[in-house]
Amino acid sequence: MNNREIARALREMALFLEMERVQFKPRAFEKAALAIEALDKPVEELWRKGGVKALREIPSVGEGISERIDELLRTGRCRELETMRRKTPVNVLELASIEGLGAQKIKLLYDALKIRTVDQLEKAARAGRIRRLAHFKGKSEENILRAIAFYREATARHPIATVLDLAHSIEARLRGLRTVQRVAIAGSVRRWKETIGDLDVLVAATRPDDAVRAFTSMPEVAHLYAKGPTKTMVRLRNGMDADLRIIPDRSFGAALLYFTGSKAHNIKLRRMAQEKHLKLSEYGLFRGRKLIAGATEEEIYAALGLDFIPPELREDTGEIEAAGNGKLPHLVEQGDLRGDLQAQTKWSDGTCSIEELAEAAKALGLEYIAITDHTRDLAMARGADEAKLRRQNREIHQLNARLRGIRILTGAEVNIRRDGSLDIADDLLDQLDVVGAAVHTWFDLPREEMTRRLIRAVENPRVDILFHPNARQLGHRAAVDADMDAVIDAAARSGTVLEINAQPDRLDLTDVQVRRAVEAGVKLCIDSDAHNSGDLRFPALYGVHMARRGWAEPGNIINTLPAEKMLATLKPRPKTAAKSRPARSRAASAARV
DNA sequence: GCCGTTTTCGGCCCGACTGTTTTCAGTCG
Repeated sequence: MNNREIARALREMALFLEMERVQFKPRAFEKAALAIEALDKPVEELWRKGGVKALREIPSVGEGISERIDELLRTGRCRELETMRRKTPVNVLELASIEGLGAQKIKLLYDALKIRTVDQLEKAARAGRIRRLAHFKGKSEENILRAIAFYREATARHPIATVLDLAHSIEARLRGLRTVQRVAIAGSVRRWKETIGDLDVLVAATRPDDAVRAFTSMPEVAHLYAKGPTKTMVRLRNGMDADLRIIPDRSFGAALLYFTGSKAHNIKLRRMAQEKHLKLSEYGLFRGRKLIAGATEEEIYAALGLDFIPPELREDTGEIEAAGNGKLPHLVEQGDLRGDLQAQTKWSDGTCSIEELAEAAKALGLEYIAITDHTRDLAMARGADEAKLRRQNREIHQLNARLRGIRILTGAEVNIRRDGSLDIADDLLDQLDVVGAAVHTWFDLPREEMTRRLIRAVENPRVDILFHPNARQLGHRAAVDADMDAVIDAAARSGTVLEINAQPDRLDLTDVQVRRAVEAGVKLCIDSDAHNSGDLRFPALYGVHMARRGWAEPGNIINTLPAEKMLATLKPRPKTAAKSRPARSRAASAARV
């Protein structure tokens, strides 16, 4: 049973408990479900290694919930949940995902009309049976039908890259209004989560009506959920929900803090405030009725005794404690990047010549770029064999002799075969500056086999970097099933660099894995994986933020170093080789990044 | 049911909007 299924069971129990108006327990189950969804490790694996006891190590999972999970894993069922289902045989999870329906209304609908599914709900609404119920007069029926239509549209989360332009465009339009003083995009966009559920827009304005009108009449708006003097909620045509909040200027920082989230971060801050006999809301930090901080996030954190926490870290995964101890990391920034270690050219499936790409990299202020075209097995991408790579290396040497202000490194994106071996001969790899290895085939191997395969590649003394380690494509291809903790440990042992691939549909490593890698002392790089010159902006646009979400400092990222120092962190080449880069001593190679 | 720099009991984030139970419950984020 996987994490999502366990979380589903817990969430279902939370809803049933809420129907019975049980106090506090529903929240406990809900919190545990959230914690399990946030885990990057299979709960089943923890449980197999450490039993029920290991389950209690999961935050928000205590004695009661760990025993229920144990039963789920042992038997595939939970007797208590089955009893609940018998008592109120409704599809609560499905019904609760209808906007406006919660546990109480679901119970009412079942008690009065025996509604168990969304289909039955729709029928009853169409037949006009719902409007006869107390609590469901008049408009409720319309609202339910509309909510069902939305539900059927399937509203997945949206990759951040598909949301940013929209967010910035809405921001710009509101900023263009004369009566608007301040505008900010908050929410998971500001935290740079890889996928975005909804859009949160904040406005301080002298005449709020203008902003509300402009917002609700945008061509992107498909439906208006609610409109008030301070809060307006809409559904956009792309299926996303967007909220507009009108904020007094003196509370703008408090609102920005609140709407940036995450929810868990907010709750912890509010509880901290409570402990100090203060109250934190989106309007400010209050002692009694007196506002003591609110105009900026900085002054609120300071008043709580915390250093300013960058939005990317606000997930309640230790950042609040670190901010209290002056132990927050000094996160990597866009300007720290000096080079790019993965780019494809016309030699395989890219669109630019090597020279064009090098000039574009130079224009972006980079000092070096590695050319890493695909290799032999990837025939579809016109992968290079050894002879073709040799020809390419000669061209690179000629370009380096001619070009100023940018250094081109030789390299390749070598295929990792099914058994973990590589598709290019060792003696040629020994001549390259940067050897990246990547999975492009056999994505569906069983977990054990995939883990062995990746570890074998990582431990190969000729592999400098594991490119896009999960081989996922957001919304298209799932991550390969492998024990990534074991891969990260292997990278730490063998001195292999793990890539943070900044292609917006990859973003791979994930934020959680970056953090794990940083903690394990693994070297990382942030690459564009460019296939044209425009892609070279991806590391600064997306990659840096993913690294920051994983608590990475410049010292964790090798391409914040100048070329020679960066090369010295890669694995040493055998003595016979190393044509284009100087032989590296063991000591230089061991230099810490 | 969970949790702890006020710890093993006694709390559990806070506020907005909707509908309509004309003072509040339900839902949402």
